[in-house]
Amino acid sequence: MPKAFSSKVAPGLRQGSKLDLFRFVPFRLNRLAAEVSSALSSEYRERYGLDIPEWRVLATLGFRNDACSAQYIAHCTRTHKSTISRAVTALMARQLVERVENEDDRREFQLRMTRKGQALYQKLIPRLKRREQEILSCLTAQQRRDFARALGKIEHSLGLVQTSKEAKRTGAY
Amino acid sequence: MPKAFSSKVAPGLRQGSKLDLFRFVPFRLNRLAAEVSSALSSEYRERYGLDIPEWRVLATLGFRNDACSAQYIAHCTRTHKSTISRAVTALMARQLVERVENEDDRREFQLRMTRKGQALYQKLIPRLKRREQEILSCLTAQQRRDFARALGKIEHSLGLVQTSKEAKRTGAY
DNA sequence: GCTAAATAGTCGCAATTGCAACTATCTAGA
DNA sequence: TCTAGATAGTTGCAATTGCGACTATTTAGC
Repeated sequence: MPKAFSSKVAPGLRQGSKLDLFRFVPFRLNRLAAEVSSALSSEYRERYGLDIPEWRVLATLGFRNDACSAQYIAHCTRTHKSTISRAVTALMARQLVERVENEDDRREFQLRMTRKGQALYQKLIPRLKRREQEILSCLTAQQRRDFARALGKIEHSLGLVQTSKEAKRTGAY
Repeated sequence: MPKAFSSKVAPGLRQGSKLDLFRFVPFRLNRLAAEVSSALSSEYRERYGLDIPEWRVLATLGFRNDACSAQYIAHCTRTHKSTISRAVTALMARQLVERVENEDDRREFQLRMTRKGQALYQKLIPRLKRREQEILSCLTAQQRRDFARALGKIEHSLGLVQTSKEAKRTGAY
């Protein structure tokens, strides 16, 4: 008789000495994040040739109305600055993003989307939102709110949500 | 004036044409999974020199009472078989896992933990459970149940939860 | 029984990405 | 002003891991 992957508590050992991977939240989050990423990648990768870091750069620039530095994007998306650097290089090569020197601080560049980048962004956003809603459609509106709230609490307790004050301290604005 | 990372709806554009990365569930799941993994890795990586695939192999063997094949572990943890193969090789080199040929099917091996592997597993489990509880301690008991239930619903709708019947079909038992 | 397709496991290759060193620049303090 | 330390961004290197080809073996259909 085949055993199911997710079974009841295995017999023969006292509670606490075993761990059911399928009920272990860190494992579930990893697996779920990988699956959701994979489900969305068809939108930005296959259709527009973007990878995740590139999409994060566009998403950050698109949501803000003004230009910002690569470092800002690295901080607020929690992506390593070298990864963002490579993404920006690729986006500039495709003329989706442009950058101008900052007169006040010549170490950094101000990044902004080109018209071409904005056009791509405008076509991509509705598709991604639709996909997200499809994924969450198994939850009721109330469950979705609760889920988002729980995510927010965990993010907050892990220090993932940076406050305005924090942003100022780290210079990430 | 510094802008917070997570701000209100940006003005000047109609709703739907923008996307706030910080409210976008796929991004949040990715970021949270990475952070939680990183928080747990100190337990199994720094303390015991295990990486995630190796930990998944031990977790699967430890939860079941009987031996199983590498392919079973690959299927049920949704990890590529080559990744599991490398993890098993490393675990055998450290004598944490052993394998025996299957008389009935000489393509596959039966994997089981050694005494040394079981001892490591028994020391590791309580630490990981404690870490998980710390991470979830920002939620009430009810919120934790709701969160787990929501995860389950999403997993189910994405086909991540394999039933006993499915396990039989894929031979993953 | 023979052949084709399927499956378990291994391994080389390549893509991704974090780390750390590096350059250029800015800031603070003596 | 000069120097030490901090910061923005780039790049080489290495670790991780998915993909696909490969071998060995099993199963199914003829």
